[in-house]
Amino acid sequence: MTDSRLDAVKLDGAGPVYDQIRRAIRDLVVSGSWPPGTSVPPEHALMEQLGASRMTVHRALVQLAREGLITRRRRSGTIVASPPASHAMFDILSIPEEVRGLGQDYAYKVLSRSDGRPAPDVAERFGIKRWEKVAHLVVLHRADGKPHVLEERIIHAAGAPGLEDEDFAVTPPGDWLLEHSLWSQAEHAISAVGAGAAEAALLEITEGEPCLLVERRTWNQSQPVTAVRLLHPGSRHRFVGRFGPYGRV
Amino acid sequence: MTDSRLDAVKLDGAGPVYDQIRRAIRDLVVSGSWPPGTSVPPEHALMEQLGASRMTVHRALVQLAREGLITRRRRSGTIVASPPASHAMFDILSIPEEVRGLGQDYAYKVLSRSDGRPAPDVAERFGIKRWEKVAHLVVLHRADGKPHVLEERIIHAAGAPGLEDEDFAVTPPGDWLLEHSLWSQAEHAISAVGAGAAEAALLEITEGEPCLLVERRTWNQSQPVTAVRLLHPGSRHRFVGRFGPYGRV
DNA sequence: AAGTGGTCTAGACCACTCC
DNA sequence: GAGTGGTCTAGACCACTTA
Repeated sequence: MTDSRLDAVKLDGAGPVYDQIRRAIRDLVVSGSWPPGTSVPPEHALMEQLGASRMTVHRALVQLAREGLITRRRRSGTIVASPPASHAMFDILSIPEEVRGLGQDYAYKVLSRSDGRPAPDVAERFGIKRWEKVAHLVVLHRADGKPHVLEERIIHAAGAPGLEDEDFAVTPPGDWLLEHSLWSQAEHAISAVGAGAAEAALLEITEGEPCLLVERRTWNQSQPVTAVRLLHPGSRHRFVGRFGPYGRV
Repeated sequence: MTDSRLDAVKLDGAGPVYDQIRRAIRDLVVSGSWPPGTSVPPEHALMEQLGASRMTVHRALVQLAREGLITRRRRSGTIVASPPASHAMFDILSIPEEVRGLGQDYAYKVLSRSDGRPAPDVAERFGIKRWEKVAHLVVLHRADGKPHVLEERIIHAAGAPGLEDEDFAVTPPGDWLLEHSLWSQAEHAISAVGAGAAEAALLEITEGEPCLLVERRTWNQSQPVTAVRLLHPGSRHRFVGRFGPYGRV
């Protein structure tokens, strides 16, 4: 029903009108009320509903489009966009896609999983409380049969509905989360570490070999969703990016 | 003279007017014709000069401001901005500022410098031609007296006027370049490596200790400016960034 | 007090594309 | 053909800041 969507757009009277419109629609998108694919009311409808001129409505929508939240096409109108799958340099990256992008066979194995309260060392490593309900997973990703990345992950039960019923038999946890959870913030850290004995054995490298450690935590509206540590043997990984002084090129 | 600046803004007739205006001014900024601090003609002057409405001129200027090329203030007008000193996660970073930002004493020493054609191994490492005129430098940066980062850099003579006369006695080469050259593009790569014997000795770590290797190359309008390899002992460095699915938070 | 940018309107014409 | 967004105008009033 178009009316219900129109009625959902509420201005709060704070700041410029175009920004009120932008924030109102943004909130509907990031909260999940308007999932990807939802059609956004056309400019003239918003204009009448909100009592603003078309230029003002247009300005809000253009900005949302520039931010990537919506997609606009003449005649067919405006729809809520799918969140970008990959992101900048430290992206929410699909390892299967990365490997296949290199033209290699992809395979993975869940080496361990435990649900419930985290063990003390796990809670410590991920900086979470011992009483939080999480799943703790260790996954080895392979490219052309060779160990590629070692993934250790916790998933917060509260942030990932359906977690209990998923066994990650056909989709690795990272990709499953991309489809089954929302996130609004992510933090990444990258550092160099030597592989520990157990890690080296799994990755089939020698202990102490330099690896890139990418740590990522994501939240949805301050609800933690997941935290992951990805260990990449250094000789096999580089992260590359291109910039200009005023932005990405 | 305001007139000369106004006259410098030339539209090319390609695409929307607001974008022609945006590109015209952008080109004046990134080419260096309008250095940082230059005042940009006010909207009404551009409007008359270009025969566009104020909204159209405004749209171009707003976009340039959002891109960070200009700074706008009511009453005082619009001026060309200084290029951002630091950049995203893989920034054109001032090591002195980074160290001092951590509350530590900063010091550096130029361990070696040679000007002219690069040695074969240097040309190989940086992917440059043997006949290019460059300066090759090795610099050790210290924080509170302890080795912090090992920097190996080449600077292209053609891209850095004044290079011959600079001895880097008071300013390390990275910071000197920030003030004495323009750049329009940069490429970064990050990987994990083990410290070599010579590097380990200089950094006072053990050979093979994992280090983050940040490699950066910059160009100004396809003229190479500099290329640098920064070796950070892994235990002391992390790069951290925060994102939302639709952009930096 | 005056110059500057920030916002907004009411309307117009055009370009694209689906029906 | 008609619905949608893309662009543009001519004007207005306001907010901020400096002189």
